[in-house]
Amino acid sequence: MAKIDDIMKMTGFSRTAVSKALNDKDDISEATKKIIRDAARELNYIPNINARNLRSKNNNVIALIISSPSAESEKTNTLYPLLMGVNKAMAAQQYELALYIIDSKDQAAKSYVAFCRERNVKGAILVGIKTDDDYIKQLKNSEIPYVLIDVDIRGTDHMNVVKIDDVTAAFEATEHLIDHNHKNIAFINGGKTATVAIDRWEGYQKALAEHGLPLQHDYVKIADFSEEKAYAVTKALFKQHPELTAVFCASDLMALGTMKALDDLELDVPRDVSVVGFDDIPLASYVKPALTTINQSFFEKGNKAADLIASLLKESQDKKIITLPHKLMRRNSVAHNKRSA
Amino acid sequence: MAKIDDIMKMTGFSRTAVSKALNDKDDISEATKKIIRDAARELNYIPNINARNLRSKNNNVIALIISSPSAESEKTNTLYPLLMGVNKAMAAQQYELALYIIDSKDQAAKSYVAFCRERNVKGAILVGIKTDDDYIKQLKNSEIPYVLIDVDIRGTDHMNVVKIDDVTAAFEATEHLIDHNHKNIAFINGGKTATVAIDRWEGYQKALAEHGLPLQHDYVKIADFSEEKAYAVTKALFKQHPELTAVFCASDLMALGTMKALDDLELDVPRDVSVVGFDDIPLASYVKPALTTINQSFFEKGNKAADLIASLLKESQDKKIITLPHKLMRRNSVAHNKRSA
DNA sequence: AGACAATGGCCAAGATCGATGACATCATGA
DNA sequence: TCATGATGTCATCGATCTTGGCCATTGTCT
Repeated sequence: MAKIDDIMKMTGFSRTAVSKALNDKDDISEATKKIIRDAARELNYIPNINARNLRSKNNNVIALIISSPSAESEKTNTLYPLLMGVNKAMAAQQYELALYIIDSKDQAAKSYVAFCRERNVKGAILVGIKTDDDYIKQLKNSEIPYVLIDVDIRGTDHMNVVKIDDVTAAFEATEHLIDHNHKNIAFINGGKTATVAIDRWEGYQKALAEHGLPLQHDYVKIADFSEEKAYAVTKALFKQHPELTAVFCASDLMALGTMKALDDLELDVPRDVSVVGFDDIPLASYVKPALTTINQSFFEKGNKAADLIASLLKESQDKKIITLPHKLMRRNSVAHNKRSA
Repeated sequence: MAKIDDIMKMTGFSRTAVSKALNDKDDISEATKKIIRDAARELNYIPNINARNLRSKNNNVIALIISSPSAESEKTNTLYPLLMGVNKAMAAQQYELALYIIDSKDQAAKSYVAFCRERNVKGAILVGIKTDDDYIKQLKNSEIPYVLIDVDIRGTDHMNVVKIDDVTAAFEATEHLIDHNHKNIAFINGGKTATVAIDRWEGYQKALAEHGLPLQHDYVKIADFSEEKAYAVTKALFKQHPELTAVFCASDLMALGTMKALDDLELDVPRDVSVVGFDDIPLASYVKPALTTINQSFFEKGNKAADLIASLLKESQDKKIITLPHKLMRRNSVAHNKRSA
């Protein structure tokens, strides 16, 4: 394991000269740079990142904190493209990635801030956080710049966020159903605390209101983004409210649960009931009928978040909210409602 | 950012005493340990991992090297559970995870060894490597212990590997079709260089041989683990060989492409043609008909690989090959063949 | 034109980052 | 007196940073 002293001995230059030459500083002549570089190559020199980061606090490590990944994430597969997006941006900008996956059940888990501080993390990207999460407090007190994905904490808008316009997306999804003559539209939401859940709930309400449709609280259920719960909720819902002709689910996975429940109830999708999902996970286009849903790119989310944190580190700037595009994917789970109101 | 000197000044003990107390060494009295720990808490002390790792070479960093993830991986979603498996084992054993994703198209990518050496990585887990990969050479020359996932380089059995028994699994898959009276069974493989492809090809041949079925080289195609290519290959195959009644695909994604092609050819699965896949990705159980396939746990693969590398670091031991279980999932894409041979 | 200061390119020496490890030291009790 | 336990001293890991020295070139002034 060659170190800088070895190549210093070999070339006769000082430690400093070697270091500077290898880092391509401009107060070393090209001639000696070449000598030093050649020696380094010959000795198979690789800098020790610990020593470097210890000395120069300019270490370029950015943390990706993934909070409480549910069992569902194996099926939804949103985190993987997100990770790829982050990784690509980081690699392009010479940042190191420190990955920290927090199992919500693990009480002994180190705090986010401890993780970042002990390895001198310069910035962090947080994903999967909830508005009532304990981490929010830690964040505010920490001096580490961070970017949140999909979280936009109401009231405190002094944060960097990458998200889509969930309100509008949910509005469009609901409106899509209304446009197909549906009047009794159920809404199965993921929760109450996740920002995306709050936003989608708002979009649903807006769409109803704008089209003069009454908001029936009985039509709104929570299924914790779980396929199984959505299945159960849907069954109960349609037994009690056979007048329903459409369901908007705040996630594709829940939509799958809903479709399965409808199938078991011998209600045909889309002939009897129309379904719209959210996320456009790979599964959405493969099931039959193919699920109409809101597409968003998790790769882009990760990528943009990494770019944002990188630019934040280069120059301090105002807090920023990046809104990525979404798109309604019209597939085969929505049909025109022929039932009379 | 409190450092050890701050708590040394605060408590009056020496730097060493503080360090030892915080690391719970046994030559510090409990009384002073308590004093020092309290002070540390009060100062919100967090050790600097760079300094620690620089000084004590006992840094517990294990790298997970993901090589050339294809675009397919977003759909197959095998890498994410694998990562979770690795992460869980690492967290349990107090290892740090350094993630290195190599984009095969990126020529400028640092070498695996450089990545590991510069951050003092103690061991590595490699996934997605091919037998003709350049990394193989790097591996042999490196002193860093490593575990390969799904790779078992023929001839050089001096490696640590975590895998399933792909030969037997493919054998069972093929035999499953034979048991359903299929005699003309196509095999769509992923490639020629991936170990899993080689093994599955062997399993297919074995099953035919054992049941006295001739091996028709025309029935065997390569589709690079790609859904689109499998689609194209299947179309060509069945136009040329209408006598085929079954297809064994070396991956689920290819099986999906095959099923789509059969659909376009107006051949019903499983009535006209039976299909068996491999991997049991989430999609497999959602498509219609649900895909009969070989289940394996990628979470377990990652988990066991991490355990193995950890035990390797604790005590040097002989090279080990861990074979994980697999299971044939009988679903709805296979039916009894009624056509006469 | 010659002298002298000022500038700037190139490199060296030594301090330094924050922790740990080897060894010395200093009380004790046996 | 000699282990033994509890702390302190100092060097050390491998790099970067600060400071400053040397030499050659340029500009300015007499």
